[in-house]
Amino acid sequence: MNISEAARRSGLSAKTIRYYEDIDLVAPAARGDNGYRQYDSKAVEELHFLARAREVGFDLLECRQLLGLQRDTSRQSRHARQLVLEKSRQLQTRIEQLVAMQKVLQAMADRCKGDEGPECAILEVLAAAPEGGESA
Amino acid sequence: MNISEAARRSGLSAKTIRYYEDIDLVAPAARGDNGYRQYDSKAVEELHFLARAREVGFDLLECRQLLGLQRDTSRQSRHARQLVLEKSRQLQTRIEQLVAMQKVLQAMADRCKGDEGPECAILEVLAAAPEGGESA
DNA sequence: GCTTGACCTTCCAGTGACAGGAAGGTTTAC
DNA sequence: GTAAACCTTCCTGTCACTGGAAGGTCAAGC
Repeated sequence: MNISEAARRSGLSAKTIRYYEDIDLVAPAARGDNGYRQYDSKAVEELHFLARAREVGFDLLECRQLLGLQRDTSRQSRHARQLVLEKSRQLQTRIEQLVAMQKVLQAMADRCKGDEGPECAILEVLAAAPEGGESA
Repeated sequence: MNISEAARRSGLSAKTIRYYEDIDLVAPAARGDNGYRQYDSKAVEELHFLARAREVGFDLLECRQLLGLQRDTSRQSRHARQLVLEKSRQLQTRIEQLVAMQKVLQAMADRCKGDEGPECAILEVLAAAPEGGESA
């Protein structure tokens, strides 16, 4: 099949598939007589594997490692598990950051009247001097 | 004061301050006889305002709008409130995505033995065919 | 006066993971 | 014959910076 069909089946865009080939994340696709890339179901499976890994938050370097494990029949499952647990921790940290940010935003919105006047608690909070006031 | 002191007080890096000047987010700093940028407390306040806005998740375009409101004494606080509420919604969406991703990761880790063997539920999940199985 | 080190300047390149688009070749359908 | 829908490569742009090179300036110590 051509690249657009491989894209449809794998869940990646054709652009992304070419990019992954470019950076040697996947092996170069076979080519037809016309120079078009040709994909078989095995190639599509790898692409789909990558799409899934990206969806749950792995970056391309990690995807490379996961794909290496997937290809390696003598792998050790603890290596995959380590990657997953580390990524989970990273997501947890990021989630906590975003929640904290959102709390600040909510607090600002709650205090702001949001009317036609210029007085605005949001801008006041953003403009507030750093805590630990110096006196000069 | 010079740029490194302004950086220290505002919470931005000197690099970032120059960058903000470069993209016209802040007005060009005054220059001393030696060509060094000079900052007064008013300039530092604006930089600090930007640092705060970035911390709670606004991108530079939004920072530009917020700074515009901050400078405009005839502003309407509802404009600031709209920006905050929209950003809050965006963060909420992002948080939900990350939580969903993390759930998948946790489920994978829970099912994987994580030992010396090759059998690995994580890789199985990532490699699983798209749902809605075709039969060819 | 000289050196050392900490500043400062500008400018260019790189990051991650692609997306958009130009310029051109191929295939398919009518 | 031609239009459209593919495909190819190559270049640029995104976002918000960071790192580094090459070079000018300043303050302190000897």
